[in-house]
Amino acid sequence: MIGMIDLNTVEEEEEEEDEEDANVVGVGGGGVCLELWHACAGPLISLPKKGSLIVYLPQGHLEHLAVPDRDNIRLPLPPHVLCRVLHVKLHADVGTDEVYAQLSLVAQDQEEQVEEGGEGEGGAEELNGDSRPSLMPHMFCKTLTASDTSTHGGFSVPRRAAEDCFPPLDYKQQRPSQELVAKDLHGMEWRFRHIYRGQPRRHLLTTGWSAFVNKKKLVSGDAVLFLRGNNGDLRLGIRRAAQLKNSIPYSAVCTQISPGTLTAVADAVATKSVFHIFYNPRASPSEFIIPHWKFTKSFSYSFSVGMRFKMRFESEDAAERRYTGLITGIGDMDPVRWPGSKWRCLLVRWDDDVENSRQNRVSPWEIEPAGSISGSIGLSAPGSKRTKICMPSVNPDFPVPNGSGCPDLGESARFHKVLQGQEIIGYTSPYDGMDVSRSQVPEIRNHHYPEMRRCTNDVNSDILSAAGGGATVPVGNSEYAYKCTGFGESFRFHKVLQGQEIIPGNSPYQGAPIGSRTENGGFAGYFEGHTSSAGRRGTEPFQGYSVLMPASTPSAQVSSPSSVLMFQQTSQVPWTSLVYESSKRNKGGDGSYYSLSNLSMLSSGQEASLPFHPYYMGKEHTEPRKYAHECVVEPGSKDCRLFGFSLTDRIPVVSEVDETLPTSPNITNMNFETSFPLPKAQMPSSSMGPGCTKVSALYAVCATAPF
Amino acid sequence: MIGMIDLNTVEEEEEEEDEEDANVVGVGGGGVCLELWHACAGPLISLPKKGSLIVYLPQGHLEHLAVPDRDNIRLPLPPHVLCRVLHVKLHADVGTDEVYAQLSLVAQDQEEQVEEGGEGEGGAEELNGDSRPSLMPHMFCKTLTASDTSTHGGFSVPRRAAEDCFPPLDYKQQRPSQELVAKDLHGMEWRFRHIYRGQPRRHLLTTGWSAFVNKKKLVSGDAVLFLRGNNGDLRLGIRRAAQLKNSIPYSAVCTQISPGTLTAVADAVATKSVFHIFYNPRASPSEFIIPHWKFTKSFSYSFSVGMRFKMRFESEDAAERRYTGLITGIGDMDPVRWPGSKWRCLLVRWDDDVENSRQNRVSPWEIEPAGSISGSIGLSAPGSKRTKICMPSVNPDFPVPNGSGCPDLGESARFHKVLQGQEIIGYTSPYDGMDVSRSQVPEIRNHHYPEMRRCTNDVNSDILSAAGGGATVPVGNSEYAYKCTGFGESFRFHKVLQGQEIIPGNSPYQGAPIGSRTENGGFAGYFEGHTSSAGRRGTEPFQGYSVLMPASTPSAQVSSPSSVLMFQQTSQVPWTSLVYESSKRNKGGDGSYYSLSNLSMLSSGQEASLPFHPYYMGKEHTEPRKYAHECVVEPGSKDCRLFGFSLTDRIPVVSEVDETLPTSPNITNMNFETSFPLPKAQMPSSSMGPGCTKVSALYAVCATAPF
DNA sequence: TTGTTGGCTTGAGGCCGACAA
DNA sequence: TTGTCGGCCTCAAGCCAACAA
Repeated sequence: MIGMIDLNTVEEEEEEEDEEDANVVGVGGGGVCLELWHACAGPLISLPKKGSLIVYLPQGHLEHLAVPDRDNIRLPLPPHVLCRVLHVKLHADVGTDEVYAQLSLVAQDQEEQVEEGGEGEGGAEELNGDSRPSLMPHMFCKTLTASDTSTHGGFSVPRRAAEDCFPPLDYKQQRPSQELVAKDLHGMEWRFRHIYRGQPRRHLLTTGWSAFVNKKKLVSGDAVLFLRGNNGDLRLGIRRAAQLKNSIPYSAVCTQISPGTLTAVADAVATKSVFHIFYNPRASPSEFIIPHWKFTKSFSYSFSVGMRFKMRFESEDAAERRYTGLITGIGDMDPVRWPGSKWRCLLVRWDDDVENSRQNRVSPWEIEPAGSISGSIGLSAPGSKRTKICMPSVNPDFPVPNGSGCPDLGESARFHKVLQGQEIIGYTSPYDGMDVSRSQVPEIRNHHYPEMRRCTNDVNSDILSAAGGGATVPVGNSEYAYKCTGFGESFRFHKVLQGQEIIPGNSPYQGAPIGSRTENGGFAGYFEGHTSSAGRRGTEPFQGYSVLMPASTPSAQVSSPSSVLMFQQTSQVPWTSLVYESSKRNKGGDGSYYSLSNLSMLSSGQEASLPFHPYYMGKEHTEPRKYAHECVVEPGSKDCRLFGFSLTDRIPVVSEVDETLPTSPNITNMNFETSFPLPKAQMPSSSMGPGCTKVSALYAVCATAPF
Repeated sequence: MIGMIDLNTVEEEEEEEDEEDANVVGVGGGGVCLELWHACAGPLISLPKKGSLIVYLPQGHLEHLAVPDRDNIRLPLPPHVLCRVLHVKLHADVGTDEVYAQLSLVAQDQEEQVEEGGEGEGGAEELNGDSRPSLMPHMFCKTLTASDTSTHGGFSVPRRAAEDCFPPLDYKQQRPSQELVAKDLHGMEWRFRHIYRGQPRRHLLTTGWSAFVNKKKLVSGDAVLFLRGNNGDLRLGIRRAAQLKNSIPYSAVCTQISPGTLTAVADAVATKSVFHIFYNPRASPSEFIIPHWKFTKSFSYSFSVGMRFKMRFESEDAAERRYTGLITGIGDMDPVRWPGSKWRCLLVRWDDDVENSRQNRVSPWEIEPAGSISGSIGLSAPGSKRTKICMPSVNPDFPVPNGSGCPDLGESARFHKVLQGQEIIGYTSPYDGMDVSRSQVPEIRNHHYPEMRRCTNDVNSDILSAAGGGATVPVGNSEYAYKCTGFGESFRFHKVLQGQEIIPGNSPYQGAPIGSRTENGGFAGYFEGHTSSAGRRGTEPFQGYSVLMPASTPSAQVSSPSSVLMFQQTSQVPWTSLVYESSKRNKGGDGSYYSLSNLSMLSSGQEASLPFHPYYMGKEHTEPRKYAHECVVEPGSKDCRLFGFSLTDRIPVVSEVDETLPTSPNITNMNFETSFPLPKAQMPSSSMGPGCTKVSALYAVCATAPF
């Protein structure tokens, strides 16, 4: 877990008009679909954001590399290298489909950073804070069963998944079937016969499926995910249960065949030129690139021997655990080659490390003092009364210091993993005028940034102040404020226990209106409450948002072993909120807040008749939302509010800077219409727009109180 | 075509006792069999020798790399970097079996080089002149037919190939069959059912074959090669007709994903530290690493505008052609980034470049003045009366300046390609006491260098003086003398038109003596002349050499489309001769020659009844051997002489330094018994022994006069 | 609702000699 | 000598509903 938020340059190649810099060409060629990349990377994966500041630790990098005589390599590099992320390229291994990324970094002078980062930093970060819109209407992820992977048969498609993601079948036929065409990460097309048959009826992929399984070398336990773009295109990705053996993915190759990599890095750092780091988020346990704020924040703790700490951990099943331990020593790990390095400078003893499986050295930024505010929340410590507000991210890299009101969000990220089954990520329906980007900011779309939005001060402060009282970052407290910037997240699938996800939405297919599938007698009424909600939406003041507040009907099914859950509560769309204080040197000088948020919204198209309360919601959670979630909805509110900001109000526009912008300094002169003063921070010559950032969409996850 | 000779560190993993440094672990792990590597690389492939001096041209390397913004990269590197080859590692792509190599280089000061190279250089080179013994008893290479690759059937094994390489079958049975186990480059075992059936009978591989074809993704036109080690182990390799699409081999990856490579190189050059270059000899057309002698030699020509030149060329079918052209300009190709670079500094116009397919810029070392001695020989210019002597290599990197008597040998390398069919590489039979290494130098075998040999002054000068009068390198002419060193070749398969090769030898299998296979009435007498030859051998004075001089019976079959030829004339084993002058500062100070030679010998086990004269041997070639061949045999001589050196004499011993020697300076103190004074050259701290070198074996190719 | 299983069909895989180049 | 073909056999692939969880 590297815990960063991801926003990237990669565009869907077929859908993007302006492609100059947009497409990331994988090693094998062919653009990698951003959304698919993230879907495949999984909910835990994040990347540093383009333009953000990170600290690069060559010592950690070296540990990560499979260099021949690693332990004898001495590099003319400091242990901590402050860098700016110039570019993030997404790749997918041609052989294994494993996703990985290439980071282009350039070293920054610490002084520069202080100047720029101290004040301009926040601005620059925000300017770059682009969470990709990534309207991800329909997607599901299913872990393959033995039957799915056997040569004996095809792929059993969960009913809801088929209905959400696949074009509707003509159920009047005896055996409705159609051909599906889905593209994988490399743009390769796979064709499947989709048939609806059997007694009881079920959706199956038959012809073509085994070819896919064979070619991709899928085994039981791997997961496939289907993803339908807004234009109806099907995408197809895989998430392997484990790294494929006998096949060295490129990302691994990157770490193996370049013994000169670090030498090149040293040179590049010395000359302030660009260097490249390959990063396999799924495979790499070592966190040798960390957000700068995180690095500096770790200094705010005064770790001492004997101090107790806690640390989030990723277990093998990708579930997160939190471990505690005792600091038993502090000192350089390698005083000869890396004197003064903070890399794993803390010697620790774990409280419960029976198997001795964990490292006995950690880096300061990996841990927190055990006394830190953000106590365990969610399942592990459900008793906390603190209102959970957001750095609305799945990501644990947004810790907030004591009392700042910004909780650590690691918990929220994996919160839903306690559920068995796939995630369902509700979100707005593309019809009903939900597409805010198209309906509200036409002038910006001319810049090829169809989902670009603006934030206003008012709106942001509104959001912040309403976030349960804890979200307010004090004016002028730039230290913490900008910590929440720099790493963004375009969208994020929340992994539940079995790693299954469904992002439902209203089906755009005309032939199969949601809630009207009564064939076989099993579907009537399923969407009753929902359709009414959807029906309301058009007339309600929820411009651009579809809000579904299902009835809170607990159900035993929540704990069912089914690998796909159908409950609203598991629906979530990750989102990003960038809260920062404008630079004090900002000409605006008002020190007000800007917030860029992806607000997760519930999907329409959900069965309102299904139970609603999530498994993990004990009654102690039904009120001020102690569990971390993507957003905070005012309990009892009649409409879904985020941080108290009514979704019925006009949505603030967050400008989106597309990565397709040419990498030239004059981009900072681009004038997007904004309703708040832009910080005039110095921009590195990368493609970042001023005061604008991408957001995936404005989502709101309303998982609790009915209204 | 990089044209170097290859001798390497890699050992057969199962057969080598001392493995410490020996095994080259491919990226995917597992040692790569040296012999198999070379067999797969094909006859045209060569590599710089460990310990030798090369000139590295980063400009050319950059051209070769698929680096993002290659044309904007500026490197703090001189255009020509003198380097010593510290190590050569052989690799094979896990996915494609493509062979490639990793060179470990360290920059050398030019002054150092002058000092060391001027005198010690030659010595050091020789010391390191190790052509791997690589007794390659039985091997064949067959281009796959449509039938071979169809799912319908198995693999049709050429009869001779099966008899040479596979254990004999019990032909008394109705359908003799057995299971063959062969290991590929990665050590993976493949099992095949080998059956002898059909009417007429033929050898087939059935069960297991299609699995191999599928796994290796073989198609018609690719070639497979089987290779039987002396211990009877079967090895199995492939040579693809073209690079496998959709699959980026590591070597290509190496050139693609390491944009920092050259930066690392620059750093390493500056700090005199080791850097690594990946080199795919089959794929790389650019010659950015060239032998130092070749580089310096190019300065001996004074190229000028208007000058005519000739250049060897590799066409797509791997056949060599020689083109001529006119120098139309001289100047830096990139005066901004690479001022003074010799890389492609000559602007040329080709005489016959209709398709404009060739570069209009060449590097000086790629061409020769058209007036140079070594005129076109072989088919293209058969009229030359000059006696072809050797730098006995297949390799074109051993040109010899005008009048030195050392002809260019490129022609000889590809000479046999005019034949359609597989090569047959005759060589000594392991019985009949042919194994010189075992019979003659037991004291050296104690050092784990079973085939180590020594050369004496006498022998070498003998060889040289007898080489048709042109091979003698003047004493003291170190400039040219040491040019012939530094690049060695362990063994080399000569590609004929279809790239097929057979290296026959007497079968060691007891059950199936050659010449006695009369089953089905089709075999009796086939080996008549041959068995007698073989029978003679044991009593003849050819100690350690099996020499077969078949009758010179021209045959129409030579031009048959059969993909496997059975003629002695195509039999050749490449060999290496290292001729150098000992340093003038040598304490021995005698300025005498040392020569390390692999002498190709004809195989026994050939059908003497088959026609003998190769297709390309017109009568104008039947006498003083104008066509280049691996060696020169005195015409009409009763025994096979190389350069007039009688093979019946005691063979000089060339010390072999195994690569398994630890890379420590004190290796220079190892005292091998030698019969000539060792030059006390300074040795770089690489694993080279003094005055010793590896030789593959002592081969003699006697392709002409019967005796 | 969906995972697994047995029944059934189909066609690719694969072994064979015939035939011919 | 060996490439290709037709004949023939076998078995895995793959489609289906039944059944059960």
